[in-house]
Amino acid sequence: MSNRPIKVRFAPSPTGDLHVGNIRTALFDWAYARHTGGIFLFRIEDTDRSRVTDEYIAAAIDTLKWLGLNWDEGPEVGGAHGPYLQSQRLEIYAKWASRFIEQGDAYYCYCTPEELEARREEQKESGQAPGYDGKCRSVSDENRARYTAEGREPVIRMRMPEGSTTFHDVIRGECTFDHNFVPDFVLVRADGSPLYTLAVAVDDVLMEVTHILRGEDLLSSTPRQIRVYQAMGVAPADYPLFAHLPFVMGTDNAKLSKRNGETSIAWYREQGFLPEAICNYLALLGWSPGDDRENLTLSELSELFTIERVNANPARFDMKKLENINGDKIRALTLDQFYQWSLPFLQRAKVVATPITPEQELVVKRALPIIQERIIKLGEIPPMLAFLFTEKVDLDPESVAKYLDGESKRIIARAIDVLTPLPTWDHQSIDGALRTALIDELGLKPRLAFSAIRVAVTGSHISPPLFESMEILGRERTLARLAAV
RNA sequence: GGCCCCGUCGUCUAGCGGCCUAGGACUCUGGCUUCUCAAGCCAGCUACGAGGGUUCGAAUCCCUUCGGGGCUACCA
Repeated sequence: MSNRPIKVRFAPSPTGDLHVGNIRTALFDWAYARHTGGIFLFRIEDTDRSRVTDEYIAAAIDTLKWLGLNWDEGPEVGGAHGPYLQSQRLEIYAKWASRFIEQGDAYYCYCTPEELEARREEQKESGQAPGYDGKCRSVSDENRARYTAEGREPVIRMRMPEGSTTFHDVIRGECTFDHNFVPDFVLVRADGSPLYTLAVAVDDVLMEVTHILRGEDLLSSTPRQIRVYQAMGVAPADYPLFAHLPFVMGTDNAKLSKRNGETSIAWYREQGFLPEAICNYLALLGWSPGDDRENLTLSELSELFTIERVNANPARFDMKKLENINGDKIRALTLDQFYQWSLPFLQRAKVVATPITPEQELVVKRALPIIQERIIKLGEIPPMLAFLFTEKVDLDPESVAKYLDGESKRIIARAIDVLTPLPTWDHQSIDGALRTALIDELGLKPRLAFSAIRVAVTGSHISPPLFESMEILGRERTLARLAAV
């Protein structure tokens, strides 16, 4: 590891929206870099341009920013080792590939995909480990000429020597892979484009990455990466340190994927999860601070995070716990913060205008405190507050059937009587007047009496606190609604 | 199939040989509070996959077994 500064990279291949697993990795990468005072590098692995699109790349950048995982080197911010899109580094990979050829570390392979497939089938049938058989390791000049004449375009393959590769994984300890199960792998496609196997290793070396924290699925590809380091002439002491993170799994016990749960971070954002809640929850998936603390801010996370405390076993994603944490984070917001987060949701739902009017802003700011402790996602705000911004409430049929009967007519009439002449229109006065008139004098059960009024005023038997709601709604509109039922 | 990784309450985890009749959080159940819904508070249910060792003593170390997962591409 010599004495280079710590540099941790997050290098996704955006073949879609970033998902939960990606973000967990990004979070750990970021937290470790911040914890150690090192550098957080963000690189886009787009060597497979048939699957990675510009839109996905832009979305990935946006998502990381939204989460607050700011990077020191990478797209938009630049750095001394750019560019940070692999598709813009093609000459670099080509140069190294040809050097590997010259050194004899790699060789041209003329086998066609069909031939390889056929031989793999044979290997499987005869009980051998499937993998490249080394046919093209040595090709005679006349054969090479013949292949070329046949129009075969070769790939470049790395030669795996006899023996094994051993490396230390910070999370899993010593890992050894026998090269019998690490076949010669392709570095460059027939069309000349590089593969992940080449680009990832070259970039990690060139960009002076010291720590590679990534998904467990890459564990068995590590020997190949180390093989490239060797070919590049990197001293073993300068290899990056590996830490293979356990999976985040879906409820169906398979690696969390598009098929078995909500994986796209975009979805969580639309639902109204706060970035800090997502980060807090994800941090707890595979890591813990060691004490009983669970509610952590992003900066606390970066203070406490160490790789040593990362678990080796996979974690199941639990929406309920995420929601619980999100609710906690929402409750911890200041009114102003809560307002800033709420506004886009209210506007998108057309509950308020865009831009919001001063009158609406006033109402929203008065109403937010009474709903803050009763929502778990920002997306719940618009339906909860809609009754304040409409002239005519939508009465929920179920609520009407349950609470607006013959008895309720009497309750509401009485309410109108005492509310109309009320000297001051605030929730304490409303509360007092109604309680006296309905509970004390009419002898009604509070639950029953107030439910009738609640339905008439808010449209539903489930609502924010009634008297505060009436106060915010205003006397005129409250009385109108009572009179309307 | 082969290679590799993993195995504590339903879920996330604490635990790194005695402090564990296994702690916390979420979920769930019951109760309190109460104008609904929440929030809050209190209580409760529930776990060391199994079998062998090592040891005075094992959730913690070793082996086997079972179970889950990953990789096995001219994807990453």
